[in-house]
Amino acid sequence: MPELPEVETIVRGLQGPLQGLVIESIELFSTSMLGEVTADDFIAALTDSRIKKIERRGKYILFKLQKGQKSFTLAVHLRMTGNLIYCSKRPMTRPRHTRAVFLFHNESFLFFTDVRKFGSFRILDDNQKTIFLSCLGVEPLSPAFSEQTLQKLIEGKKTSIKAFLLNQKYICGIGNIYADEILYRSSLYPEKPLPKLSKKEIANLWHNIREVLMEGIKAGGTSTRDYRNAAGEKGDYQKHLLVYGKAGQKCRRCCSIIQRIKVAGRGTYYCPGCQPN
DNA sequence: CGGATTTCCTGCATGC
DNA sequence: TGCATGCAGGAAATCC
Repeated sequence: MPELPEVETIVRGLQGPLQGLVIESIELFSTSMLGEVTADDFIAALTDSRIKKIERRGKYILFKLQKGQKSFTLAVHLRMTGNLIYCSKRPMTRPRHTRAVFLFHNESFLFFTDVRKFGSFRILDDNQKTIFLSCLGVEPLSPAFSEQTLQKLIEGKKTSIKAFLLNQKYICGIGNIYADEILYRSSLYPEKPLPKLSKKEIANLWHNIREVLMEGIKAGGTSTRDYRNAAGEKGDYQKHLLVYGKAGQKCRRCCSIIQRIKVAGRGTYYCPGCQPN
């Protein structure tokens, strides 16, 4: 599932090859990612536009595009199984589950694949983009995310720590896998209510949010199943996971058996020894 | 208001 | 082997 480290890895992989390219044509094999927008409108809007810049915000990939005098943004969300794969020339066969293909003027291709068809494409003008981004919380790896920022975000909320970490309007980019790893490293029980966190625990949590996400990026993301980078390669962080997907296995720290429960509607892995209720 | 549940979707693991 | 069933989950919509 592409979370912050995976999306960041994809964006870094696309920036070089796609910068400055002009979209010559688009082929759609599904329209589910377009929402209310029709295929014709989507294709018409993007064809002949130039990619000025690619950046990440939370789990969104933002393509800053220009067509004539008009500048706008394509916001792509990969949800669980979406991938963007760049090919410098036409491959022999399309990747499996290809939903859209972008052909550029230099004869290179960008494939959007998505097994479960949950991914979304949204075209935003500069005004809509501002509103859109204002709904997202703080970037956890930005200087704006200080220990005090986290302290203030937690203040006054009563929800569980895991639900808090997953809520994109507070901190953006953390998904199910990294949330579990962050909580394990912070020795926090996933259902622990925010008011019960001590200042020391919050300071430690802040440190671990940043550390785990940075490690994830360094390893090129987590490929538990579908995730691939822009070159179609797997990440390595699945080798470093300590609790996610490890139910029934021994905790590396205390040898307790890793448990799986449901928190905020998500499968949640934790160590009952290290993360006591 | 806010937490819980449902919805979208397909592939894969499981069990009979 | 084959089939039905359940599960995986990000975010929006809906429910309670």
